[in-house]
Order: sequence, then structure tokens, then C-alpha cells
Amino acid sequence: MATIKDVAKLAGVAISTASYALNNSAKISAATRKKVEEAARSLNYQKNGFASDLKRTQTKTIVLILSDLSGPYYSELIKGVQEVTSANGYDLIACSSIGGQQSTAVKFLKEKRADGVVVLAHNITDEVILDSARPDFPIVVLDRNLQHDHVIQVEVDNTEGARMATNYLLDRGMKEIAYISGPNNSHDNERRLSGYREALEKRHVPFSSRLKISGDFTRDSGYFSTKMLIAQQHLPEAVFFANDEMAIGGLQAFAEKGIRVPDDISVIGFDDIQLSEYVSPPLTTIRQPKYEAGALAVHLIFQVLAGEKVEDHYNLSTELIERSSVKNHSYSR
Amino acid sequence: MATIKDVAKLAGVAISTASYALNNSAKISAATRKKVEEAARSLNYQKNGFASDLKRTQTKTIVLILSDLSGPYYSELIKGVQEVTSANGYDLIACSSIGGQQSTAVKFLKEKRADGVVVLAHNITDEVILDSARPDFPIVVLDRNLQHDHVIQVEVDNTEGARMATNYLLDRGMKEIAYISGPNNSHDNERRLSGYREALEKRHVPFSSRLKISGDFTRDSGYFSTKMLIAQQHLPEAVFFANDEMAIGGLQAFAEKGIRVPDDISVIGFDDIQLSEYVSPPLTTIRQPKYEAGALAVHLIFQVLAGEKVEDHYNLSTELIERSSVKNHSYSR
DNA sequence: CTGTTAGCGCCTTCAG
DNA sequence: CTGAAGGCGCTAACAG
Repeated sequence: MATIKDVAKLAGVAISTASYALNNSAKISAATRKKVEEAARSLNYQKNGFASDLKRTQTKTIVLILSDLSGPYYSELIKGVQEVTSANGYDLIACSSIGGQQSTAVKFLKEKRADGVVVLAHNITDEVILDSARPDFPIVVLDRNLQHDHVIQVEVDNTEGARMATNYLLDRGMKEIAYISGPNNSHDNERRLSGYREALEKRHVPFSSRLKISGDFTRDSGYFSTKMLIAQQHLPEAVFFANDEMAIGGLQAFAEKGIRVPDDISVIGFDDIQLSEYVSPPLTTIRQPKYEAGALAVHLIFQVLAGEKVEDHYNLSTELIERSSVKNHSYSR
Repeated sequence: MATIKDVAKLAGVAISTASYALNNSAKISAATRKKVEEAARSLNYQKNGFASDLKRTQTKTIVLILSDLSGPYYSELIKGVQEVTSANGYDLIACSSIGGQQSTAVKFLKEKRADGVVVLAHNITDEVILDSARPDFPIVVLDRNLQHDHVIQVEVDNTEGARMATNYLLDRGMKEIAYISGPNNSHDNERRLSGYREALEKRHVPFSSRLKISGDFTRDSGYFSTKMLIAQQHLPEAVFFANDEMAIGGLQAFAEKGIRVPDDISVIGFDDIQLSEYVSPPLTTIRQPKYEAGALAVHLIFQVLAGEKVEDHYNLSTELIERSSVKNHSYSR
């Protein structure tokens, strides 16, 4: 690998001159620049990115941490992140947090290999984030509640969304509503559960722990939870799945048992993933403003990078998407 | 940010001692090591990744270049890449090639910011790849044909897949088969088209350019191409979409016009993306061994990193997935 | 406009 | 086992 030294030597100039020329500094004559450029080309010179990062102390990149690169992303969210990042002339790289403390993600966080990071990976511990947060290193978390001076929290209003979902069912006369939950350690799940319980309570419908079944946000867990539900003697009138993936698994379980949705039972999901529109029946669900969340996250990073003050908590609201998985027998109201 | 120097000073040892201690070198006494570790902790020391990369010249990371981080990936492929990478103790990062020559992707390629790279991004030019290829920098391309000593090509057998698709239709007595193509500059598309033409030719079915409509692999283009097809007076018996995304767009166009699939027209896709199973009707398509392709790609990278010799071209075969979008009126054969 | 020079933070011989 | 010193490749004052 040729270094800038070689280029300078070949071009017959000083190293700094070569560096300036290669970095399009204004203070180099066209002739010298050309000479340097030719030397560089002929040596097939490529600068060593690490060396220049080391000097610059600025990477011009922001990293997005995902729990699984191949996972069912919120691709809209990523798009938001991506667009805002590149609109600001920054690079975006994504890395996965698989592997716990040894993961690439943790390395990026701890070693500050980027100018800012957005986290959407439940398997990154709060501790790592807290450890890494520093005044000049903005971290925005999209998936948890974290109080710290230098971490910013962007959250969609899960509680309100769950309340909407539950009320929608309640409004249609259903009272027995099962809740298939996400993993217990999930902040999102916890908020959704409390939205569900609040809505029930407000209408004086008792919460029954028999109707709360634990899943883990995967399609399979939705499938098996639903099987369990079916195995109980008595089917509820509706089921609220804490996310769409599980709802889709649930739909499959119902289909296999010949239970018709929404005629025999209503189902509602949460997230509005792409698939939801295509399953049968199309899933009624709560949409999260995913693009907005991603875009806002990066926006905030740039604001703090620019030395501006920002809030440490943002709340985005959800929307109910009405499709065909909920039976409509609301006659009056 | 505390540096190793600060740690050494606080621990009352030399810098090198601190470095050794922190890197678990054998030649440090337990007592000293403990002292150093404590100093590091109390200073909240984090090593500067760039500086150490600069020295080490090895990054222990491989990068996956995607045309669009939020795009409809082949998540199976990514999973293959991810698993093999982490099984080898390497980090994986993904970056997008949006932005052409200024993209993060190009930077990674040219500046050798990783030990190896796998490319799945049609918008990266061959030239950039060729420029970056070096004996010690394995690049494997999954989406193009590229002859170069230091780039490895893994490819699924698009031609054979397209041939299978076409024959499947032909076998069912259909002769008028439209082909909705991908972008002209796509290598995959080109191979699929030629598989289609070969199959036709072999059965002495004339190729009609009227039946070849240009799309660009997006759902929208499938939708609009199909509209164009419908607008022509006479509907063919079947249409072969060069990928599933377009087929799904096509299905929608047919549905809007009240044209029933497969009763009025048969459709077949290519890729077998996740959605294909869920659309209505479920799409018959050609599955690519995506996980295998991704896993193989990274495998090969590690082989060359280990100094082993590898082929420069690998071909993976496809499989026909029979679902319900093709009418079955094959009586005999 | 160009060359000299001093580090960026870390790792690693090489002597003690 | 430890300390001093050199250097990875590049950038950015600072002088000419």
C-alpha cells in the first residue's frame, strides 16, 4: 500500500503539500495539484482512513445499532435515519448487537467510533449506553426509557396506542380481550400492557391474568401463545397482540383450527409492519410513526453536535389503522 | 477522554505496562494488572479504536454493502453473512451505497476500512470494486459478473432458474408468456431474461418483444408494467415477473381490473421473498438459496484471509416453489 | 504557495 | 517484569 509519503516523493513535493492537494485545499496551485494527483493515481494510492480519523477526531459517521441486521426491521425507520444522515453529509453504518458485550455494537458505542449513535436494540444493556454517554457523543435511544444527561429518548406513545387498540375493541362491544405480551424486559411491551390495562379499568372491565399470555414478539411465540389460548376451554371475544409479528403467528394458529377471524374472534396488532396489509384477513393495527422517529433521532444528534440544546425526551403519537381483523358489531355509539 | 497515558500515570506504571495489562498480555503480574485495571476504571478509560486499528492494520471486521439499508433485503442472505462472520469472531457492519461515489460504501471499499467486503449493491460501479481489489483485501460480489484476480463471484443460477420458471409455464400448456424485466443494467435481470428466451426457443415458441416490458425490480414498476400489459388489447396466458416485488405489484394491478389470477392469467415470480407466501394468491416463484449465498460469501473471505486458494466463481442453484398463482391445466405429462 | 515539524493514541521492540 | 523510544499514516499549525 502506497502512503502519502510515496506520493509526495514521486511528485517531488512535501508531504503536507500532497495532503493539501489531495484534500482539495485552496492553497495549492493547479500545476502542483495535478502533479500530485497523477503521482497518486500511478501509485494507486488510497489514503488510510483510520489514520485520518485519528487526526481529525471526527468521523462524520453516525451508527445505527440494530438488534439483528437481518431482523424484521422497521424499514421506514431506517429510511428516516438514512435520509437525514446523508442530507447532512454524514455516513451511516449499521451494526448488530448480536453477541452481547462482545458485539460490534458495543465496540462502536464504547470506543466512540462514530460521532453519534441511534440505538434500536433491546439486547444492548442500559449500562453500556450509560457508560458510553458523554457530552460530545450524542446517543439517542428508540427502545427504552433512560434518564441521563447525554442520552436522548425518542419514543412512540405506546401507552396511548395500546389504549386506542383496547378502546377500539371495547367500543365494538367486546369485553373479553386477551393480551399476548412481548418479553417482560421490553419497555415497549410494558407500556403497551399498561395502556391495555388502563383502558380496561376506565371502562370497568376487570383485568384477568388468565387472558394475559406471554410471548416474545416473534411470530412463533404468537403462534404458540394462540394455541395455548385456544386450548383453554373458552375463547375470548378478541385478542390484542403486542405486535404484528405475533398477531400474524396468531392468525395462522386460528386458521389451522378453523377459527374464523374476525367472525369467531377479533384480532388487533401493533406496529403496522408491511406484512400486515397482506395477511388474511388484513390486520387492524396501531401504526407507529416510524419514519418520523428515525428522522427525528438523527436530527437531534446533529443538533447536539452543533452545540444546540435539545429536550431529553420526545414522544410521538400513534394511529389506528382499520382493516378487517376486527368484527364490527357496534350498533349504536 | 482519558488516554492510556493517563491510566499509566494514575497506576504509577509505564505506558507499555498499561497497554500490556489492558490487552491481557501474559507478562504482567497480577498485582500490576489489577492496579492498571482499577486506574482505567476510575478514569472511565476507553481505548481509541482508530488509534489501535492504525497500529494493528487489521480491523477484524467485514463489511456488507447494500444498495439501501432500508430496502427489501434478502434477510436470509444477511443472516448467512452475519452468522458466519460472528462465528469467526469478526465484526460485521453494513453500509449503504446510496450516494454513489461519495457513499459510505465506497469509502469503506477504497480506504480498506475492513478486512473483507461483500457487495450486494447494483449501484456500486464495477470500477470502484476493481480499483479496490487487492491480494490482501478479499471482495466478494453477489450481484454481478466481474473478472478479476482478487474479486470472488458468487452467483445464483439465474439462467437456470428462469428456464425452470418458463418451462413450468410451458409444461402447463401456456405459450404466450410475458416477461416483465428488471433494469437493463442489472446482471441478474439479464441472466433471467436469457433463461426465459432459451426455454422458449427450445420449445420453438417464438419470442415476441411485445411481451417484454421493462420494469426496474420495484413493486411500483411491476404495477405499472402490468397496467401497460392490460392496456394492450390481448392478455397473454401468463406473465413471468423478473422478481417477486414486481409480481406483487402486478397482482395488485390485476386485482384492480378484476382479472383473476390464476384463472384468467398465471403469474410466476423470482426470489421467493417473505411476502410472496402471503399475497393473494400465494405466489409461485423461484427460490434463491439466499442464506447459503451469504454464508458462502463470508466463508470465502475467511479462506482467502487465511491464505488459502479459492475459486473465483461459484454458482448456486435455484428451486421452484409451487404455490397458487399458476393455473394447472396440464392434463397429461 | 510550499516545506518543516509536531503530534493524534496506541502498540511493540529493545534494553534494563 | 518494566520503562524508554520509535513509529503507524495523516493533518495542521507555523515558517519560509
